[in-house]
Amino acid sequence: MARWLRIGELAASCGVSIRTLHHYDELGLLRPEAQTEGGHRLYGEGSLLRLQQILTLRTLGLSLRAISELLDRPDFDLIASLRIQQEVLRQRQEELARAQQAIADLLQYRLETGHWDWQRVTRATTAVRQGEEGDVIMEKWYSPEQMERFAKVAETIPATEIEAIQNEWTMLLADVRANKHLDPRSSEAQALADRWQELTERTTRAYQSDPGLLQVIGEKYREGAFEGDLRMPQQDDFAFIQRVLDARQA
Amino acid sequence: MARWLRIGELAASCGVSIRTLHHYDELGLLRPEAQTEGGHRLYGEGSLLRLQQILTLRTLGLSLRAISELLDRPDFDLIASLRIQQEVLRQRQEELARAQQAIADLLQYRLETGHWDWQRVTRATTAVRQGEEGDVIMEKWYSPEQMERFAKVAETIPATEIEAIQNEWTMLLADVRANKHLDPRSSEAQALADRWQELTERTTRAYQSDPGLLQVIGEKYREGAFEGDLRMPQQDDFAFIQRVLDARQA
DNA sequence: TCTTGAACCTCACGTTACGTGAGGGTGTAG
DNA sequence: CTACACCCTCACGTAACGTGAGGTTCAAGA
Repeated sequence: MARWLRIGELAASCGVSIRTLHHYDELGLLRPEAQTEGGHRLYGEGSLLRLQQILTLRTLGLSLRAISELLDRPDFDLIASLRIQQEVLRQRQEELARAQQAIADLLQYRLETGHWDWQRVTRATTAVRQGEEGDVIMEKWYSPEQMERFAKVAETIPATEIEAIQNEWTMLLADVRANKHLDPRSSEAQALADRWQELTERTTRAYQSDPGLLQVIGEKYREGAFEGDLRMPQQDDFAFIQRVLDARQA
Repeated sequence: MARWLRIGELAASCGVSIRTLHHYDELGLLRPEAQTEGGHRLYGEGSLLRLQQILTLRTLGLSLRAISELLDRPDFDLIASLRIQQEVLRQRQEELARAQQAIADLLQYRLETGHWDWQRVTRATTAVRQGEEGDVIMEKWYSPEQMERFAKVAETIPATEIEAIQNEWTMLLADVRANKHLDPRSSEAQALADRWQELTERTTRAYQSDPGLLQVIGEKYREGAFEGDLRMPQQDDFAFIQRVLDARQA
């Protein structure tokens, strides 16, 4: 166990002001774990982790009060929270992509026609404002049920299996994308489809402990929520595999 | 020219509160263009466009005062500003991607070793805080020089040419990525390299009116700013083309 | 041991960007 | 001409800190 961190060190290493840490102390959001004789605040490494949570949740739009209540909830699970943060950050990226697309659309119309399309303007305006409400995140992702889901997955599936599956998907997707031009009837294409089906089954098996989670993920796919994230299978990829499987029937 | 918008309509169509519009009126940031006899505010379509700017710049972290000064600057160019916003939104996405990656890293280490790596924790903590400073954006993108650059490009390059070039790049990149496995000496690979060089030259020619802009973009490439954005050429793509060109010498 | 400068402490008021009523006028459909 | 949704102007409240003022503590060096 390393040394104590003084307030200035903690602030510097996390990129916040000392006043901010004072404020969090006042609110009871981040209390120093000890103090010197003279009353200087001393923080341990656990504080660092808690501060990471606070700052991430804050940039996701939660109020300090909401964060405080969340972190002190008895069912709060740090690992689950980190997974949720990954997920919400990914979603935020897609919202930004949509906003950017809306502006591109607006610009293109203007440059082509010479005047503004007011509907496109409102679309661009509302698009950029998406996902700034913290309460939504709170309800959607940090509800006790979701929290439990994510925690349960972490408990019941060995970490090595999750990682292995992720790696397999990465490799398979790379292969698929590099071979989209293949004839669906070719043996290489068929082999890819086989790997796809096996890996799908293995994934399903791993997440079996909570069928609800799989369902949630399935819905998100249908919403197109993962479109644009190249670590995930895309419409394109599905389409290719489908073509290969169809060729199998004929 | 369509009807006037009453304050409630404008608020609803842009997803902000009436109070917010009142506030912007007080600040002189967004003044109604007319009023009824009774003193009700009436907004025209120009207001919609100005509001789009305000809200986008606000989510990018600018203060209302800064936005006000920016929008009233004599050299302010709306088209240029929209282009800049696209660019900054893209950058913001990458920052989020990096933050997400930092959390993934943190999680993976924890799941593998069973304890926390404090350096990874601080990395995750600082990563999520990147790009929340509005002043940086102001200096980096809305400096008079940058503004002029973006405006000049819009003036001197026909919109159709810009769009055509973007389309060409999209198609070329798709082809390159689908054919990375090709032998660099094959005629198909050589053809791709030819298209790459022609398109590079065409792009350079288009942006010729402002060599400074090309230089800025070049620097950003070297910073890796576009890595992860698949609409732009990636390290991978450059590497492939380079291999093909090298094969040409031998 | 004593000094000295950086780092820290506690008030306490200031700021930004609105939220939230209170109390009262306006617009227009029937 | 009335009913009701919509709008007006104060004016105080709030969240999340910023910004000194004035004094104390810490740790390294003489």
